[in-house]
Amino acid sequence: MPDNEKPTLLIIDGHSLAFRAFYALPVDSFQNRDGQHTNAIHGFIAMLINLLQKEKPTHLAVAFDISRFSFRTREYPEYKGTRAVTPPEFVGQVPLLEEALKAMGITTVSKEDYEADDILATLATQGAEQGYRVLVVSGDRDAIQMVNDDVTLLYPNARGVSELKRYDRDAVHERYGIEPHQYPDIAALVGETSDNLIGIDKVGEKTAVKWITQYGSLDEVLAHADEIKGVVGQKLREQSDRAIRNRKLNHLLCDVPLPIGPADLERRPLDEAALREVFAKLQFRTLLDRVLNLYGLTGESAEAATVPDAAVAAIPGVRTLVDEELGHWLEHASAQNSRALALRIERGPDGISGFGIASADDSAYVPWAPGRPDYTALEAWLASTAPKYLFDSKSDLKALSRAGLGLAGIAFDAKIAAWLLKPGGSAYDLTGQVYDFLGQTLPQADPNQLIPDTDAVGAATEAWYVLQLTEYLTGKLEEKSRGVLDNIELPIVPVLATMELTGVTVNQGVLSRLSAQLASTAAELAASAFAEIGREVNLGSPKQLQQVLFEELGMPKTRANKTGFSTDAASLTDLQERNPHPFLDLLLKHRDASKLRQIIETLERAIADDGRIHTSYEQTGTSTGRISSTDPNLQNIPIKAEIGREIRSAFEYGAGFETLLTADYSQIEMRIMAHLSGDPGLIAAFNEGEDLHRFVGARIFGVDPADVTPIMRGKVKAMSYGLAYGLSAFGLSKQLRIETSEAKQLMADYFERFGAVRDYLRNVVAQARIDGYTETIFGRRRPFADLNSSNRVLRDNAERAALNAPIQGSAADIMKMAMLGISDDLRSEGLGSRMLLQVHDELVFEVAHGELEALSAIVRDRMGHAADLTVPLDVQLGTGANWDEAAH
DNA sequence: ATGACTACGTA
DNA sequence: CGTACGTAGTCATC
Repeated sequence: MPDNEKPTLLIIDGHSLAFRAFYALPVDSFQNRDGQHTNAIHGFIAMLINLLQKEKPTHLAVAFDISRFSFRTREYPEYKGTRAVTPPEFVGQVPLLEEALKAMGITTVSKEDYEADDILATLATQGAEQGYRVLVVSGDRDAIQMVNDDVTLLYPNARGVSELKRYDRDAVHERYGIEPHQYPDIAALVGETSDNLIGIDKVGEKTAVKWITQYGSLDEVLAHADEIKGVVGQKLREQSDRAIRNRKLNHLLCDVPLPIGPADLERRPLDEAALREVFAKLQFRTLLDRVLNLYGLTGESAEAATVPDAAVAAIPGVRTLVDEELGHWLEHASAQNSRALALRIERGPDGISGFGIASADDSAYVPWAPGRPDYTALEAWLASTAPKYLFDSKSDLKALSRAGLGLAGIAFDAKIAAWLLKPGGSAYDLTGQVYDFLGQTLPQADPNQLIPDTDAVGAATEAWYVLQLTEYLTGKLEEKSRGVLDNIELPIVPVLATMELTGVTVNQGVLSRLSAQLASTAAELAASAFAEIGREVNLGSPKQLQQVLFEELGMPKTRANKTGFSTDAASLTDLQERNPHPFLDLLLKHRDASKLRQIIETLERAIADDGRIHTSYEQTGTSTGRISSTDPNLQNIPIKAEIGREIRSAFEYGAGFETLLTADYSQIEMRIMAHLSGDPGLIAAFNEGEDLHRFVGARIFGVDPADVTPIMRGKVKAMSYGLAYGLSAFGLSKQLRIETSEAKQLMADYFERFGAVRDYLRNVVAQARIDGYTETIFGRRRPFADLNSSNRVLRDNAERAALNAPIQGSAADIMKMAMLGISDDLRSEGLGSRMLLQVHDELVFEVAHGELEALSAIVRDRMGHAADLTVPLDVQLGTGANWDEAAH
């Protein structure tokens, strides 16, 4: 029989779930007039209602322990001996819960001398044999052993409050790497602290899984115990009795003699009178209504319970529409208001499952499944330029694109707008924004929610909230920020979405070779390092390194940090000079090798089935206006060291393309400084076309450009870049390893020749202090609260950030404008070449056959003219078969 | 599991 | 006592 036609048996470990609920809800908020605490009951029943709605079981039971004593405690008196005494507030809740369940017509089961899990295991076994789909809800990890093709475990997560994780066979395999029936073998080896079962010393989950995978079972592991080498092997042989005992205790009985079987657990109607009585005693009004509603009875206070106040009452009702009606509705709704509609996409496990669309006074839900042929009105509306308000439009755009649907007319994005308003604030989701800006609590849409207060709102209501947010934020955004939204951020959304969907081809072979090479290098370095100090330590643990360096080897102390003394590269290099030791060098080299290996392995894991890496760009992740890259971060791929360039050589052009093209701005931040400060010297430097640092060096040191030595040039370069970051003379001296006095002199000389730069930097901070924010060339604002702080550290930090924000931010704006121009041109000229990556001041393209010249012209033009500055924007192009070769 | 902390890669 | 990021490891925490 197909699974979806099978009857569903839902069985719950009552005690363990009640206990989870007890810790999930505040004790003080749930108390009835007798002073009896009720939080565990409330949480349990809320969760139960959710499960009944979601899983629609045909058969149902809740099992309880009778006491904390069972055949296991007789066998092993210490079993569960570490459990603390039951909290007094929990006492009395279980009997009341049983009473409530009884009134709901739900069978409860318990059996002297057995634990609830044994009852569950027995019922699960019988259920599976008799053709049920079985769902077990338990907070005890031992329940994993029940899982098989017919039995699924729903397990509360570690915090025990928000979610039930679904463990079917695949999920168990994914989490533990074993079959469910092997779980007790693992647990027996590792031990279970909460049951006071001690495992084999030195054996953790990884080791246990390795052994069980290798030998198949605990018995086989023990039979081959003498083959296992090392300390762990010895521990295993010495302590095998522990594992044997644990295994005996964690085995769940599947043949507990019970008075009832699965067939007796068919859902029964509830006893309304009894239910009202029990819930009245518990003072559960909202829950009563929800239970009654669930059983198709109407609670008298249903209205009052779901509509807490007037503001929320304004939420329009939701109508569910299919295509034909939807067409009319869309026409009506948008004409009525002659305004945009808000759109919210509902995602299921397999992509889009529905759409919520809202106007100010109406909202609609459109169920959707892939491949619906007759949703023409919806599809046409989505793809049309009819204005739409969204929240996180890039994510919606990608989801739609994967479903083969287009989306145009992005008129507002509340997530981006909120970020423009508060670019430093933490990234909000819809619920967070509704709470923060509208002051309303949006029930979480999480279907696994263990203890919801009310039903989650659907996509249609979410869309309505998006509309409210849009109106609110529109009022808050002043003209300039609105300009940034309309002219930069909204247009760039589809550009970024396309880049993410396109991805970049990565040659896995190159990476595997590199990581293998680095792994063996790292292992050799580690071995040599251990030989130097005569023992093995974890080289990745700063704590252990401190022990070795400062206590065992007695080295001089380095810079202090919160946990002791620093072991970072700068400190170690410094230490090597003062107190040479071969260990230091080996350690540094080992760090290098393992860091690179880590980067490479992260990249390898990120290669998708199409052989490409699809990063995600975070459009609202920075306070300056830059975009960031995650999963994986492709904006911090090594380049400085030789091996880093080898990593870049793994990034290639894809099949059907001709080559890679990279384009980067040279010294864009310095050019922006020249523009913003209007410093004639700096402007002249860029207009001369001379090497910037050489030019500046010549001025500062009073020599001919030709006579600027590499050392001079290096100093000038460090200072120029440092200026935009608020570098101090002290910082400069440290970086260049020169005297503070020399650094001071260097800065004084610099500012004497380029005085307008200093004036500008001072002025930025002064103006920001007055305005409360800084602004980029394109009007992007960043607020600063700490510029007038009495706390010196805070104030200084804010000053440096404020000084940098217009520079870094303007560069970000310029790059975004360039990307928009390039994207437009690629489309209007019908080119097949694609933009792949953005690394702040660099773009990487995949060039289609025969398009190199055309693309180069577009890129050069659009990047070079993205902003009108008093100095030229210099763009460097390069081509090659891979990212390394294409760099110049 | 989660968060703090350290360390380190990029522009 | 230099800005802006993201990731990964260790360790302590519940």
